[in-house]
Amino acid sequence: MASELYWLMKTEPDVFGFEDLLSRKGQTESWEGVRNYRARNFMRDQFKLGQFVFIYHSRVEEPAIIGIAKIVKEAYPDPTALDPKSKYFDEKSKKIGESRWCMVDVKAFARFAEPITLKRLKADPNLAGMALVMPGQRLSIQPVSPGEWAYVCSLSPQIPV
DNA sequence: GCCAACGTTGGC
DNA sequence: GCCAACGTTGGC
Repeated sequence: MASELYWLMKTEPDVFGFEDLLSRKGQTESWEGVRNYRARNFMRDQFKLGQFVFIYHSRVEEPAIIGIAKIVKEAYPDPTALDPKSKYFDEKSKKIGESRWCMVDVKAFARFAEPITLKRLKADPNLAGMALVMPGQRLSIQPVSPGEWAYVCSLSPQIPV
C-alpha cells in the first residue's frame, strides 16, 4: 500500500534546484531544512524506499514540476537543526539536545522534456483535486495519488538522467 | 489552552 | 514587492 504512494516536494531553485541534484555525487542529496510538522510527518511516517517524488520549482517566473526523484534513504535526523551556523538551525532542537526534524535522501531519476507548469496543471480539469492547485496550499511536501501521478506523467516525455 | 501578533510561503 | 493564507510563538 505504502509503496503505491507518490509525493511532490517543492524547492526554490535559487537555493537548491533539480540541476543541483543532478550535479551531486551519485545525483543524490539529503533533503534537509524541512521545518514544518505536517511535511516532516509525511517524511517520517510514510516515505518508503523506492517511492517516487515530483520535484517542483517554486518562487520562479514559471513554477513547474521539473523532474522525478526516488527515495533512496528513509527518514533520519536532520543535523542542520543542531548547527548554529546553518540557516536551518532550530533553537528548540538545541535545547532538547536532538533534532526535532528529519530528512530523507533522494536520487534524481528523470527530468521532464517539457516542465509541467503550474499554469497548465491549474487549467486541467483532470487535476482539479490535486493538492498543488488548491488555493493557499503551501505545504512543501504533498502526497500525490497514483491517478494524479500517472496523469501528470502522461503530459510530457521523461528523459532519464 | 486560547488567541493575537508575528513570520513565512509562494503565486502574482 | 505585494499580500493572502496559514503556521508558530508566547503572554495570559
